Amino acid sequence: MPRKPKAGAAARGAPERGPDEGWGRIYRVVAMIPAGRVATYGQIAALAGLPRQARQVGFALAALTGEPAVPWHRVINARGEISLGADTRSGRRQRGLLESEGVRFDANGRVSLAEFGWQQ
DNA sequence: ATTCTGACTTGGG
DNA sequence: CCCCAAGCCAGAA
Repeated sequence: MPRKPKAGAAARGAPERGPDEGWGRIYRVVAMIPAGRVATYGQIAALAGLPRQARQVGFALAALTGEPAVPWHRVINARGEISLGADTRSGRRQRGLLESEGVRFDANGRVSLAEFGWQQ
């Protein structure tokens, strides 16, 4: 079984991305957010052990393209507002999903983090 | 290999 | 309340 090896391409210092590394870690934390509650990007990053990577959380969620196992709609920005435009399809869907879980939005389109924030 | 782009946060003025 | 700059990572072209 001379396999014509490539000199161990994967044996190099290639960091095997497991479910507990990278974005998998983020998805895991987002999945813990209880229904009817919201968390901020920064909060997710911190809980995932990725301080200062709030931005990365947003990118991670944007990359998942619609995985039902991840309640991405429960993640909003620190201002208590949905980061997707209220005029975008996804934005409206996010708001709709949250409202269906009991989350209330004020006239400003903002959510009270003090009231609906997860673990505050 | 390099460059660009994104669902953000925080601190200061 | 608004605006600006820096810190951060992964994937596509």
